Amino acid sequence: MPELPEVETIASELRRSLVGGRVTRVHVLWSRTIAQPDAAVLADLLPGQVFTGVGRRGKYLLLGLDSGDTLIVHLRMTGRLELLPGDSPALANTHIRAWFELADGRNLAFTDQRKFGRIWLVGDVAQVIGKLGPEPLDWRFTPDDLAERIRPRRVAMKALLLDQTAVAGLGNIYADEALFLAGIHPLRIGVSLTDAEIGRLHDAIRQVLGEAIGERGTTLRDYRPAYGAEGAYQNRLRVYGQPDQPCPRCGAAIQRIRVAQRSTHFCPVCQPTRGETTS
DNA sequence: ATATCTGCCTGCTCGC
DNA sequence: TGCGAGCAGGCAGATA
Repeated sequence: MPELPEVETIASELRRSLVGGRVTRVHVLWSRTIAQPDAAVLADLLPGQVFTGVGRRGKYLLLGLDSGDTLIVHLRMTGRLELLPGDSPALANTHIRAWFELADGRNLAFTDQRKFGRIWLVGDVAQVIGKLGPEPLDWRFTPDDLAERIRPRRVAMKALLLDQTAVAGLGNIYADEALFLAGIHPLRIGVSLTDAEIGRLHDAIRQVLGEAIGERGTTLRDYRPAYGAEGAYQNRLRVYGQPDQPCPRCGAAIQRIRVAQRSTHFCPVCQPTRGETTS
């Protein structure tokens, strides 16, 4: 499940290898993968364009083109974006949804088992990513920014961290990890957080995402980086996917509940339902 | 307006 | 062994 650290890993890999590549031909096998414009229009517009840069905003990959347009890719659950040689057997993968031939013979391939992923070709990226909340690893992201997005909301903290307009880039795994590190119960609502708790949460979000990028992300089930070894952060998860295991901090059994239709993992001792811990 | 629910999708695991 | 139910979950769009 690609979240911010996984998308960042893919972006840095593609930045080294894709920039300078020129598209010569477009293949779309599942037209709904192309969110905008119509798949046939994209197939007409993209050939001839050169990739000039690779960026990331939240969980979106931003592939800049020399026309000034941007190819935006969201991997959602099972999407993969990778460069393949022209004779790669992976181009015959049944789950390949679109691929772009490059002038040097390589192919930029989008594979997506569950067809949730989407690709846009736009002149103005704000059309797609304009409503995203602050970028949590940006140095300009402050506890005050977080407070501004959380304080007005009477929603469970877990749901707030999954809301991409509150903070960009967190998914189910890192939301649970950040709340654990901050010592905040996932069912606490936004308005109830103290300044100290928001400060801890701000730091926890940045710590978890930074650690995970250092490990090239978390490989569970579907996600793996485009090249080389898989991510390794799955070995360092403190609560996500660890129900009934001892809490790494206090030893109590990790609990698993459902919040906002998502499986949610937390320590009932380190993340009390209300108020601060005294320890 | 905000909060919550449903649909999109496929493949794996579980219980009978 | 076979098979249906449940689950995984990001996000758009609908509903309350």
